[in-house]
Amino acid sequence: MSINEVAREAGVSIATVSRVINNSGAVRASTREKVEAAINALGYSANRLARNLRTSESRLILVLVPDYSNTFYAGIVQGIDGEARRRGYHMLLCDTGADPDAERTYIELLKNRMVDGAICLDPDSVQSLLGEQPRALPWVACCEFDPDSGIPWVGIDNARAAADAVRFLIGRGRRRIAMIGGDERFMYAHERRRGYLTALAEAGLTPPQGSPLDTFSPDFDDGYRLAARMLSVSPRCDAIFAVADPLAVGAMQAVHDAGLRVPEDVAIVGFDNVPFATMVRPRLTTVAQPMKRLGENAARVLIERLNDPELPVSGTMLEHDIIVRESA
Amino acid sequence: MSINEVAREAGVSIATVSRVINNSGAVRASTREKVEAAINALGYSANRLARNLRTSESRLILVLVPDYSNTFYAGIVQGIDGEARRRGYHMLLCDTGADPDAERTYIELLKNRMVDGAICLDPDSVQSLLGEQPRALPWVACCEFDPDSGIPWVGIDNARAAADAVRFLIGRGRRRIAMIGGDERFMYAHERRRGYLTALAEAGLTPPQGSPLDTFSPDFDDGYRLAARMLSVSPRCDAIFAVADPLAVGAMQAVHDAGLRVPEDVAIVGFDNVPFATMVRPRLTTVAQPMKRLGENAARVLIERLNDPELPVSGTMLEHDIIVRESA
DNA sequence: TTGAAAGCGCTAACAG
DNA sequence: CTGTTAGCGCTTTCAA
Repeated sequence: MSINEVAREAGVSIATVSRVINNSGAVRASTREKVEAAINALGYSANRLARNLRTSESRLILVLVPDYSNTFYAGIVQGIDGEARRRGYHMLLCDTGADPDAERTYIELLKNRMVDGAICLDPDSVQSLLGEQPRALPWVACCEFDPDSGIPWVGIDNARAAADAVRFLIGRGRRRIAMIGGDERFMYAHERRRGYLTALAEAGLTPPQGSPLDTFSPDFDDGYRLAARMLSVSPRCDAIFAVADPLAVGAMQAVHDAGLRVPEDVAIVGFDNVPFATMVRPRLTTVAQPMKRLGENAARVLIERLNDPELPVSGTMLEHDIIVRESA
Repeated sequence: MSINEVAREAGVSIATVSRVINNSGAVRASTREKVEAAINALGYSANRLARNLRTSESRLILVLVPDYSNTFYAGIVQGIDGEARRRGYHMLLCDTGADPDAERTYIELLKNRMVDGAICLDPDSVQSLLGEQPRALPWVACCEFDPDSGIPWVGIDNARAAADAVRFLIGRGRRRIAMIGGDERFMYAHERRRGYLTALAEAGLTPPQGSPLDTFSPDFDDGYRLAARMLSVSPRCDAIFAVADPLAVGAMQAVHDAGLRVPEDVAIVGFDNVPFATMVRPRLTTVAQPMKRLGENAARVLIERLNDPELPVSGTMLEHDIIVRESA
């Protein structure tokens, strides 16, 4: 079932069929109708494998996620998927955490021409991609990025977002504000830590002893563990800023188990506004990133570069939002 | 940068290079070394677009998910991704909920040969795919399936799982057991409802008035709303079985807000064992599906069919598990 | 064990 | 406006 059959059925050449399906070149209306009739009669659909080889593009973009089960990425991936599809692309998704030698695989996918470009949400992969021939591979960094790397990126101003969260707590009268999660390996954590310290300094405050506290992994258990440790130092902190919502929820539980109240005794602010932020009591106050728009912009930037590789490298900074609920 | 350059560099024909990279045919060891040296020197990686056309396969599988932000699917998708990759395939992910005319798109992708086959996790898409030429398209249904459709499937015995959950509640002395969520359009909900009624009947019990209660969407808000309604009928139910964890968490909150305790006054059992089941207090007792293995099996079944289309259509039933925590 | 050559199905340059 | 034709880069006969 190929373009040949359609051409024969319609009594035209394959070039004309190609013009019709691509809506390119000039085709007489009556001829177009004949071809369309043949296409419908045969249920023809152009072989993408052949078209891909001929046009030398796959119209596929690779999306590298460190861990699917982290709900944080869901909104971004949805944004990428939607925008990509609107522009005639599809999304090949790779969980880099699940695959030990993922790095080799996905760089291969790019060199292979199996995908046209990549969007990287994974801090580790960002690092290793930066190690490759920087601008040779068409990719963009999303959320985790280095403005000076020469790689296009989209993200938020993590330092300012963290500072805003801390200023919010200060505005509520908090003075001993602890921070959980500041893993220096990741730009986002490093920046948030910087913002935290800036906002404190600005108000003439200092971090409680031990703060910021580094996480092993930014999940509920670590949030619980580290908050419990934080609560045991005196004078006790009166607020906790966590760099990820699961950490914040764990911290909330630790405060509760210590016989204290959120937010009366300890206010808590999270980061990311994941779905379950509204399913806990008190509801979590948190910093929201415009996930869907982050994804959409990443896809847009990548696809524009694909269409015009000479485009200057750009960074896109999107606005964050403090979602005030009940925990602070 | 093509096979031609490698051939020239190595001083052999392109056929020989092809044999080396595919490890096919007989090649003298010394020749192989020459070719491999050339490949390394040039950093060559075979163009997949060309190979795909020639071999007439993309080694891509399409995964249809109704809503990527539903954490329920994350584990399954991870399973698919891992198994596919081990077998030399990659995963093209489509959020069918995000795209209004997704159905046309993904059937096109199959006809196109852009993907070799599909795994469908989306109840709606399962329905519409069943409407197409049944066995013409290589796809398998995962979680939501019809054993009599002639389409390969993998899933759990939803009726038995629900019955087990209800039997568990009965074993704990509960007698007025309500159920939330029984949307008849979806096989999984229909089956769980059936299991619920079976287990009750078996014990000589009847559903509380109004139960099962249908959801609008299986989320926290609906769980809250419906549980609140359920709690207002008397005699009051002493247990709630929810067909999805977010519903169960919402129900837990409703019980709490009604001034009652979980599990003392009302026991609650959810379904799916999503990550936040352990982040709420009391921790959620729930029915777990072997998500990762469901995904792995779906990928395995699909790829085996791709390699041998004559394979008999099979169904794979995996075991569920009751995870006993604190809510029941 | 190797090479020459056909051809996968399409697009695009060119000619008419 | 339409058709002929040359490849895209690979795999795979077939012949040597």
